[in-house]
Amino acid sequence: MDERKWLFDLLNVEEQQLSEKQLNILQAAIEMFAEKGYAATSTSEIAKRAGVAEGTIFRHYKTKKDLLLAIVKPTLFQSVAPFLAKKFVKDVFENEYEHYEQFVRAVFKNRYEFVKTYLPAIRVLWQEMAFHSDIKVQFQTIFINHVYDKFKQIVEHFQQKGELALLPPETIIRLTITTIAGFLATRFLIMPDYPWDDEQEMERTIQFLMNGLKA
Amino acid sequence: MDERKWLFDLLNVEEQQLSEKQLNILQAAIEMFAEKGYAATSTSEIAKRAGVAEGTIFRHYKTKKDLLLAIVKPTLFQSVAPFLAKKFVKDVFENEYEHYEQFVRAVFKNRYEFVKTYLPAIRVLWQEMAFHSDIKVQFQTIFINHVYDKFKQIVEHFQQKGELALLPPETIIRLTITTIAGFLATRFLIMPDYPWDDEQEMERTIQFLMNGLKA
Amino acid sequence: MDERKWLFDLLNVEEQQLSEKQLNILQAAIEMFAEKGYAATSTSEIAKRAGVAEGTIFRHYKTKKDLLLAIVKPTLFQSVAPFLAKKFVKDVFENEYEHYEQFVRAVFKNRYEFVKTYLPAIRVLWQEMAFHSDIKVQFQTIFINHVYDKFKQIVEHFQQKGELALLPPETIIRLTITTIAGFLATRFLIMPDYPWDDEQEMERTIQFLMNGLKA
Amino acid sequence: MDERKWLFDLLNVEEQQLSEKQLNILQAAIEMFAEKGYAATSTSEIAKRAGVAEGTIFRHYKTKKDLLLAIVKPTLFQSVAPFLAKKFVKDVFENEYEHYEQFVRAVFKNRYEFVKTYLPAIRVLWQEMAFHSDIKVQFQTIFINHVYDKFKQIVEHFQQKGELALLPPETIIRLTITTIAGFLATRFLIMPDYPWDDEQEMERTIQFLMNGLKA
DNA sequence: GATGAATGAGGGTTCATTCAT
DNA sequence: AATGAATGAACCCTCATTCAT
Repeated sequence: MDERKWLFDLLNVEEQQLSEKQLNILQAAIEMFAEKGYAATSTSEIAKRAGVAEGTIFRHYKTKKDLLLAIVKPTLFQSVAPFLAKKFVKDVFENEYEHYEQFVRAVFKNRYEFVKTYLPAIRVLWQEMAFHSDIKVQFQTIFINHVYDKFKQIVEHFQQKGELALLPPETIIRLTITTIAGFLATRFLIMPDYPWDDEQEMERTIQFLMNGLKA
Repeated sequence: MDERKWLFDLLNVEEQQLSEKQLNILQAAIEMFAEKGYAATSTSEIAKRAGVAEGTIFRHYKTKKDLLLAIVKPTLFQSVAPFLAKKFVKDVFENEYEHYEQFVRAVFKNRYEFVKTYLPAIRVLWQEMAFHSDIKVQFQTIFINHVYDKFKQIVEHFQQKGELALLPPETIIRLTITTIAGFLATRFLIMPDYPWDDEQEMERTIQFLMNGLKA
Repeated sequence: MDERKWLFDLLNVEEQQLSEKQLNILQAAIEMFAEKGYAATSTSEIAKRAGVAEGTIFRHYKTKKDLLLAIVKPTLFQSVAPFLAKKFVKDVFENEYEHYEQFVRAVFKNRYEFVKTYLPAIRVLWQEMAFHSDIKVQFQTIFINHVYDKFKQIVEHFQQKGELALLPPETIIRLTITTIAGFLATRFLIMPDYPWDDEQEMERTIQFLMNGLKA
Repeated sequence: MDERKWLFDLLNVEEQQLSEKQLNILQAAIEMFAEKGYAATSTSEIAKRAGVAEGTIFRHYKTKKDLLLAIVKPTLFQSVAPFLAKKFVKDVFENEYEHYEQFVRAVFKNRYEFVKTYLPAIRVLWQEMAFHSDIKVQFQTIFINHVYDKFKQIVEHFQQKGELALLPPETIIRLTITTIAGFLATRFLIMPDYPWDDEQEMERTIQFLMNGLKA
């Protein structure tokens, strides 16, 4: 139960009123979807791994797709969570972060922990986004509405302070995100078995990013 | 037929002796695997789109998995093609590329064309790599044997010339690749509909990379 | 509740001690069995329409089949009710009905009201009789024991009075019943939407029947 | 094969190009649908009785409902076949049938043979018509377009000749059909085990009908 | 008495693969 | 070489029924 804290957090269990069996189902589904993919995982396998009858899955999730969405939606939400906090931008402007680097550090560290904690669910989200256009659309909508605009304000703020190169904000956002995501993808998906020194490699990545973007 | 030049190139048709029907099958499979994923695509759908009988697929490819590999292997091969040329490193050392930037420019442009040309096949490779460990292993093997070593020599060469920061070569390689790949992924997979000015954005990306990595 | 008088009558509620929920269940079951058939109706649908929990049905009726029988048996019983009254034959002989026509009129009118009132339950009975041999056997048993014998006495009575053709009583019974049932089936099942003038059409049907059967 | 002549006729095999396996499937389906009803019959049972794999059914009939329609449509067609012949009405008017009785005799005999031959398929049609409104609609459409109008002409023809009572033609049609159908239903569905003398009972039925309808 | 979560057998249907033609 | 009918295992999902609450 304790080891399942991540699941509780991801799904916001207190609000959602999830039964033990439902948690078993979700955990089993996340693991198997991450490993084999949604389409290649059968509901009977999920039931077996979750220790419930196959019918039980369908009592809680009308269809297999619903089960996928029950995983993907909270993950999508958590993926952009830092940007959803109301005071997020205000924090930046009111000198919570004096420099873009501090902001980047905070985001990087936060997303590093996020990926480390929820890796399987994140794999499911990214893998299935390629195949289910409804998920892709949701992701894009959320990104544009809740992340992009705020990120842009922040970038322009630091450009005015003369800290960042006068590239189009879109470009700076893209380079920032792909640099961070590039590390996380390499670290957790592509070469998880490499003997990483996370602290140091993140430090180098940040240095690279700041040098690359400086005015 | 003319429009299928990319398929010919990808598969190296002259060597392989592929019949018209085989090409139809491969093209249909690439398109459908890219869109819906391998597991969610049925052989009968492929047959229908290729305009052949269901049995014909299995005359050429013993199993559905074999058909996937017939797509994935050449794509994997082409993915690292520039590094497979024997004289590749020699070219760098013998002043084909006087600066790391020139090398990066060449690689970037080349891979940009590659992705643009073979996008569906590349999507299949990357999507399915997550689900088929045999493909992932092959990819890693080829990368380590044919790309990483040569890349490392090149990086060290330019570090000795004082052009590049004295970071571990692995880190420089990673940052170089994820910066290029980050652009290509954003450009072709995540936001293909955004009104990109490719030339300019690639230029900015290179400037960013070189600033980030300079000594 | 008032509108449900028919259900009360059909089921003989006073004797049976049926709770509100049981009545809801029976009504829902009758309606759905009539519309979609017993086999195509699920107990969960019945529960939903009846406004009770799925388990509640099985507290009152051990199996789905038992629920069907709880509908079919009273309907079967009411179907032949007039003939079950002890003094039924005596009424005929003691000049309650001076002519066969009067008897037929009484039966016709009575069965017309019966079908009109209990149509859904009657549909269930007839539709399911085709699939459940136990129901069919019960019907035949009741018909032979309680209807056929009495009907025969009556027919022979009027044959002796010279009112009816000297056909075998079975034949007269059959023609009488199929003529009446033919009207009711056309009227209520096959063409319920036709603009019927019931009075007139029943009058014509009786004239036809009496002409056809007269000595 | 020889014993299956009825199936060939019903389905118009020569035109339809039905394989041996398809015939097995259709025969098995007709028998089981007639006995247990469409909804209560599983495709696996049909496959077993037909001696084919379950998948084979779905190769020929996309859904179970399609299989039902493949049975119901030809049966519906054959049900009204006599009335579909182009020269049918002409035959009546040009003294093929001098009296309504001759016409009735011809129809009766013809339909008697029809029911006797195709009984199971007819049971399927009538039983399922109650549950599938699409089938009911088709039946009504065909009846109105191809049977009712012609029947009405014939009835009016004999009314003008003074042979038939001056009832509304609809009523005469209804009484004619329910009298014939009443016999056939009693004979083949309700009491098939009774020791019928078909010739004689049909003769009595016709006498009854003609007496009932005469002017 | 009433509930509704849980069950697992069985439902209709799809699938990759085989093989006679 | 190519076909497409045939297969039966496996798919997702529904069902009647049970039972702890």
